This record gives sequence, structure tokens and C-alpha cells, in this order.
Amino acid sequence: MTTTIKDVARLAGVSISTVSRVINNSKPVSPEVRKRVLEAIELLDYKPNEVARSLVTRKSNLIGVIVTDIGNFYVAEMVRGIEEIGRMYNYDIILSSSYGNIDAELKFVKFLTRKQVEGILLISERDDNEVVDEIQNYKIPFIYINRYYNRYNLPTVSIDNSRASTAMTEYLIELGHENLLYVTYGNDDNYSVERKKIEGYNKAIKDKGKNGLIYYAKGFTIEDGYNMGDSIIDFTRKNNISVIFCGHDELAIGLMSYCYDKGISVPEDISICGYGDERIASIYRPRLTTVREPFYDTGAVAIRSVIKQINGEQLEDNKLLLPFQIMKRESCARIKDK
Amino acid sequence: MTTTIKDVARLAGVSISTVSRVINNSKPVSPEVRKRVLEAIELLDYKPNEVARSLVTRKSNLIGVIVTDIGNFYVAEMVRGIEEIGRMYNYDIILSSSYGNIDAELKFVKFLTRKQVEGILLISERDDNEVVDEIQNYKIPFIYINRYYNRYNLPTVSIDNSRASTAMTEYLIELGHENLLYVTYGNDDNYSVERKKIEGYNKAIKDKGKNGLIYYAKGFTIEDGYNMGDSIIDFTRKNNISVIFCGHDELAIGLMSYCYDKGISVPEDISICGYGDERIASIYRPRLTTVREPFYDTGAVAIRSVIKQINGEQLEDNKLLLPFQIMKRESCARIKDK
DNA sequence: GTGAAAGCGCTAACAA
DNA sequence: TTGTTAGCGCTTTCAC
Repeated sequence: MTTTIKDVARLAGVSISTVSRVINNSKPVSPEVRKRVLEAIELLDYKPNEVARSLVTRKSNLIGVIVTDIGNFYVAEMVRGIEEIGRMYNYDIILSSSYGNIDAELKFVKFLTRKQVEGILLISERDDNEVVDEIQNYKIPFIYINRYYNRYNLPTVSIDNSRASTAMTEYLIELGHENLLYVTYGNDDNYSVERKKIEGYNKAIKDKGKNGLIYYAKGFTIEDGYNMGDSIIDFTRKNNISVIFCGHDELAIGLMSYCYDKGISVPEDISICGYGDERIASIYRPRLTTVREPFYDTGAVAIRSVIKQINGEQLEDNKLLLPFQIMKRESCARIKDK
Repeated sequence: MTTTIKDVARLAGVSISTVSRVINNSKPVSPEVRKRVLEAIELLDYKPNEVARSLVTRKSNLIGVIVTDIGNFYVAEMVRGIEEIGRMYNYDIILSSSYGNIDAELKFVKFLTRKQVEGILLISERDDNEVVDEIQNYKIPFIYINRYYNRYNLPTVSIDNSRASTAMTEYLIELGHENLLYVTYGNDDNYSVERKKIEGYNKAIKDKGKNGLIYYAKGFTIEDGYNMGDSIIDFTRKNNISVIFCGHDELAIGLMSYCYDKGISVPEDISICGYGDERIASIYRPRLTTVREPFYDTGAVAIRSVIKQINGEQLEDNKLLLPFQIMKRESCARIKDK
């Protein structure tokens, strides 16, 4: 049998409330009684049952985290931030991977609320109104993180994608590139994050008077980048492009792999840069020039925001912006003969 | 206010026991009453409080997973398997990252048991007797996964490392290599997994009558592989080595990056292979020849084993062996002029 | 087939 | 400072 508060009380010769008081330090207990209780706890190796405690306090100290796929590098990085900061505030994480399935997400939301999680963090890659509605329906503290869509007026945390995109484009131009190509996952959604990035790209192109094209990709994974290599490289040749700015690191890595396999040298033949600075960006060779999105911090800030909401604090701003950084590495070369 | 079983009972005009019966299908309920209850549930959008339920049934449907770092590629892959299979059996996962800190692990074990998790899965990279003792102390279903150490007679799941190592070595020899080098994290522990792998390596070397050296590394991360590049490459030159068999993919990737940076071509100048087949192994270029450890399956099998234990089933074998595979890719070349 | 009542392990009034 | 008691939301005997 597991030992309960009753056992401790009996052994210490006090009431269970007194035991509760010393456990929680909730009310004064005389030194000698406290000592007796502590000894009994020690002796019995007593550990409070958090389930019982949760039931009465209505605090589960649990936060539900729904992710697309923990196997995505950037997701893992965010979860690190979420978990580490959550722990600082004494919250545990229940992890659920949806693999992009909306029904799974819906189911998780329901189950998580049953489990009395105090907040939900949704890291999604889809434009999932239903799920968002469902969560908001529960009026539970909630943060929504989505790299691709930004439709709702929802608490979220990200970087200023437009400015980041401009900054990267300016850097590429500074490197001497005259004809640039931006490769992005094609969607015609006004609320997409890509839209913002394209705006930023176009702004720099226009300001500096360069030639900037856009290529709409069919996906945003490493495999997609690889598979579109043929078509993209063909496109760059026809248009005399010297640098490809990929909307996501995955695309860039896939493209670089394609180039490697085809004997195309990066950055000698073509410069490539990405967006994200996932761990692989600095592991791969040549190291990928990219926009650093602070994934760990994003997770950290997100959960802190959820915890704030749990504690009833008002969020001064529901769109939290984190700083970005341009990581200048070897995948983008300076154009010399200019 | 959240709606409880009482609200449902009141609205349906029945007792709470009846509501409980229809929710759980635990006892026969007349069709018309069942219908009324179901309607009330629907109307009130009632969701059972799992915390209350756990308290009385003593089933939390929670399994604690303690990992070193979810940022490690192979760990993320295992957690995918753990979570996905756990979910099939209706278990949720509480994730805790220890970052190798033993006190953190100890703390997690304690907290997890307080939270009434029904089992614990520990993915560790240390040789942590204390933690194992602690968990066993709780007599809670438990699986221990460790890539590096294998000291205890504990339920675990892995591949046959000795045989895998032999198979890879034989493949390298088949490729025509005469002078091989095995690079591993150096530790003189008889219980280390590396010991097994070295045995397997030596066996193949001996059987085939080749020359096989061993280099003891100072770590097992990508950075370690990179930093030891100088010394390792120097060693290979002095000893006329044509292929480096790294005990872990990370080491191999680090070493390949070093080679890239120094203008050493893989596999033209030197062949390199790894162990693990983490996701990066097939993304990196040249793609890494490596031993495929089925990380996802390892996680899947591990949690299934924990669930079996929870259900009181006897484990027929507490050392579960999964099949491995030799992934033949471009980082290892055939020696032609022989 | 249904309801009343006890109780899971704990916290938090309320009394003393 | 301490003990008694009610009750968190649910399941599960035990009667009927």
C-alpha cells in the first residue's frame, strides 16, 4: 500500500490537517510538532498524492502542449524552451503530437481539458480555425504558435518576419547579388506568414533597385526542397539568379543536397540561404546562411505567457515579438566580379 | 463553473451513479434513461474530470518519460514512438528533460510518482545507479534505455550491438578496406555498450585478417567529433587508415564537417561511417553509411513493455532485441586499386 | 435497472 | 497552534 497523509498523522500523533500544514507551509505549526511530522514523513517515505491535491485545489500544475511533430528540429527546440521554463514555475508538460491531423488535435484538446490542464500551447503548421475555436471555447489560457499562418488575433510569439526578411535580403544585396530568388511555400493566403516575408523581401529589392523574383514551391520540407531542385535550378539559370533565399531552412537544406548530388557547388555556383537557423543549419556543410528565429526562446516566452494567464495577469500585448539575427555563414558568397 | 456529474444527473433527473454508468458503460442502463443522460451530457457539454476519476480508480493514465535532451535527434525519434504507441493504449506522456543532471533525474522520479504516473521510461546517457535504484524502489513499471551503458539487469530494449558492429565492419572490409579505425567514446567500463561494439568490431577484424585500430575519443557529440578531427585525421595518415568507423553518428557527422572545412574529401580521401542512422545521417552530404538503430521502434516497444507491466503481464524477456540494418550510402567508398 | 452512501487523499474553512 | 469536518468529482459497493 502507498502511504497516505493519514499514516503520517497517525505515526506523528497529530491530525491530518496538521500534516497538511507542514507539507504546504500553509499555517504556523509549532516547532516540536513540525519536527515529529517531518520525522514521520521521512520514516514512511511519504509523498503527497498530487491527484488528490489537484482535485481539491483545482490546480493540476499541468500544461498541455500539442505539436505537429516533435521530430521537426524547430519543434524540438521550442519544446525544450517550453519544458525548461515550465518546470521553473513548477508545471509539467503533457506532450501530444498531431502529425498535422486536425481530428487528432481536436481530440487532444478535449482530453487535455479532461485531464484538467491549466493551459494549452498549440504549435501548428496548419490553418486550423476549428481547433482554435475549440480551445477558446474552453476559455483556457492558450498560446498559438504557427510558422506559416497568422490568421487570428490570438496570443502568439514570433519574430518580425517582414523586417527579418528585409534584413536578410539587404545582406544578400550587400554581398553583391543583383538577381535574387525567393523560394517559398506557395499559398495565396493573405494571413500567411510567408506573405509578410515576401513583403519584406520586396521592400528590400525595391529600395535597393535590384531584381527579385519569387518561386512558389509545393511544400516546405527537406524532401520538397530536394525534389524541386531540378525546377528551381533550371529557373535560376534562365534568369541569371545568383542567390536563392529559401523561406525555410528545410527547403534550403533540401536544395543544397540536390546541388551536392548534381555536382553544383554552393556557394561557388549558386548561393543559398535559409530562414530559421534550425540546428542542422550550422551542422550541414557548407554552413547555411540564415535568419535566426529564436525557437527555444519562443517556447520559453510562450509558456511564460500561458503561466501569466493562469495566474490571472493581464497580457499587455498578445503578439510578442522576439529579436531575430542574420547568421552569416558559408552558403552565401560575395559576388566578386562586379 | 465547470459542469460536473451532478449537473448532468440533475438535468437528466437521475442519480449520479446512473450517469457514471452510462459514461463508463460499466453496468446496464435502460435505453430511455441512457438516452436522457446522453442528451444532458451533450447539452451541458459535460466532460468527466479525469483527476477525480484517477483519484478513485487509482489509474492516472499517465506515463512519465525522462530524457536527456529532446533536442538530441535520436531522443526525439524515440519519444515519437513512445508517444504514438502510448496514445494507442490511452496513455498520456509527461515529458521531463534532465540534460544529464542526475539530481534533476532524481527529482523527476519523485515528482512523477507524486503525480501518480503508472510507469516510468528513462532514456539516459549516464551510468546512473542512484536513479535506477530510486525508481526500482518505487516498484513502478519501468524501462531503462541507455545508448552507452548497460550495467543493470534491467528491462530494456536495444539492438544486438556486437553483431551490428561486426556486420558493419564486414561490410567495410567487403568494400576493400584493409586498415580500419574504430572511433569511440573512451571509457574503460566493462558494462558499456561500446565494449560490445568493440568486441563485434574486433571479431570481424580478426575473422577477416585485417588491421583494425581503435581510437578513444573524448566525447560523443558532433562538436567532439569536429574538435578531434585534427588528431583523428593525423592518426589515420600515420597508420594508413582508409575508413573510420565512428561509434555514433554524431561523431561521424562532426568528423565529416571537419573534413569539409579542411578540404579533405569524403569518401575520396577517407571513408567515414557512423552508428545510429539518426535523421541527419541521410540529410547530410555525403550521406552517411551507418548502422540503423530503430529509434522509433525502440520507443514504441519500450512503452508497450511498460504498459504490459502496468497490466500485470509478465515480461517473458526483459532484454528486448530489435533488428538493425546496415545503411550503405556514399560516405564509404569501395577501394578500387587493390 | 436504479439510487443512496461511502470513500479515494487531500485542503481549507471553522471551532476550539 | 491544533483538530474536526465538509467536500473536491468521481466510482463502486450495497440495497432495493
